[in-house]
Amino acid sequence: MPNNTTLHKKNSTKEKILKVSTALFSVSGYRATSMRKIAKEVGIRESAIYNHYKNKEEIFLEVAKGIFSSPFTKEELDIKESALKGKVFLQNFVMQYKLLTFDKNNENMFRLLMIELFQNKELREQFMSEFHEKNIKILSEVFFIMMQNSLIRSQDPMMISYEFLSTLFYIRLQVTLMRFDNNSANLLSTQFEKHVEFFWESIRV
Amino acid sequence: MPNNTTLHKKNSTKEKILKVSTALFSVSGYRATSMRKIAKEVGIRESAIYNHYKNKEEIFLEVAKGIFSSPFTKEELDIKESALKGKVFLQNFVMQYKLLTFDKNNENMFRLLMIELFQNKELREQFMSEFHEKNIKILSEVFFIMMQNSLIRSQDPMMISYEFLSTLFYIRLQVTLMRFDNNSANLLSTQFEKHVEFFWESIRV
DNA sequence: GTCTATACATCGATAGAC
DNA sequence: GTCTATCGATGTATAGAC
Repeated sequence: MPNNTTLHKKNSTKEKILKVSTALFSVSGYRATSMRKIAKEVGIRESAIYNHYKNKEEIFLEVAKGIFSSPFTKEELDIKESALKGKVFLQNFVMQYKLLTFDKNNENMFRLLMIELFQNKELREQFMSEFHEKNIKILSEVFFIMMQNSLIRSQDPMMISYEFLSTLFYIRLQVTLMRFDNNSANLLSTQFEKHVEFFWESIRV
Repeated sequence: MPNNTTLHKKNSTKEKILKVSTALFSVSGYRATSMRKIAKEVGIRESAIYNHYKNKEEIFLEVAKGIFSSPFTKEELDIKESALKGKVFLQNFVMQYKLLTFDKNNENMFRLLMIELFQNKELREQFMSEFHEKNIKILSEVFFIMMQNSLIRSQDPMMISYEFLSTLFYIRLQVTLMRFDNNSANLLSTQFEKHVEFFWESIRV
């Protein structure tokens, strides 16, 4: 969904290549996804792909961009105001995280991230900065404000941000694993709410 | 280190293949590791490999075995006795986990696990049962006993086991990522201890 | 048990006609 | 922009001599 103009639903070949590649990469990873498979799925010959992308790596990097451009931190609202909500903020944050976890598009991206994390240095760096540090930074600020307003006990904001985020990540990984094999993730999905409850009880004054 | 007999330090070709393969697989994953590379590293021709292993898949499965056979839960001591130690048990558990995280051998295995987790169904199932559920089970038993002895507050043992374990996993992932790119993981390594402190304060009576 | 030689599939990528 | 044709590299695996 390009946000520049309104039209632009033109199913250009380039867009189709990107869409198909995203699906293939996220299921099989970089190496197992061949230009031939992409071409076949798109409905053109391999050589035609090179009219749109320089090479396979360029397609992958374009796909990889989408991993972190997703609305991970679209909640850039007013942090100060949000923080004053206390527990409600955490509940909202987790709900957002949960929605991403169960969103088909984001699920594919997360899977791709996991597959390529140890095979692509650029992706690792992006993971650290865009995924981890960005979230830790926002949470730290929020927790700091909560402490100032005596909503929670005084502790190292970064440390408790880490505690809060790490469990979310682990639940997400497990859910994605389960759903990949078409197993039900119902039981797991309640872990999100349980986590908020437990965590809030751990930090509140 | 085979534990059956004492000798057996014979650097047989088969063992060398396994060793080399483990290193290559854990860095590049299954597909990117070719029989040619393995052969070259071992110092023989590709065809000679087939005297020891049926095919590439067989080598990989042999390597994969090592992922979960490592001393992940070697602490099968007396659970009841351990649980009564309260916080000290958790500290020991985390220390074990930390040692594994920084052990070169286990680091490779963990990396391999992450790379292949979404590309090998068998590995996913093993991860769930051997890595996740096994740890959750042990921790749940321990926490249950702690509750019975009024060392910690009454809560769902599985839930708090999940909370405890998930952060350990996340720290481990981060440490492994950092060390893969030769970055220092010193700052991160203290997260293990911080986690125990925070967690214990959250559950103790 | 290791070698040479080879088979054969698939890979990413390019040249040039249309 | 897409096609056919083709390249060279790389992939797994086998046959048979030593």
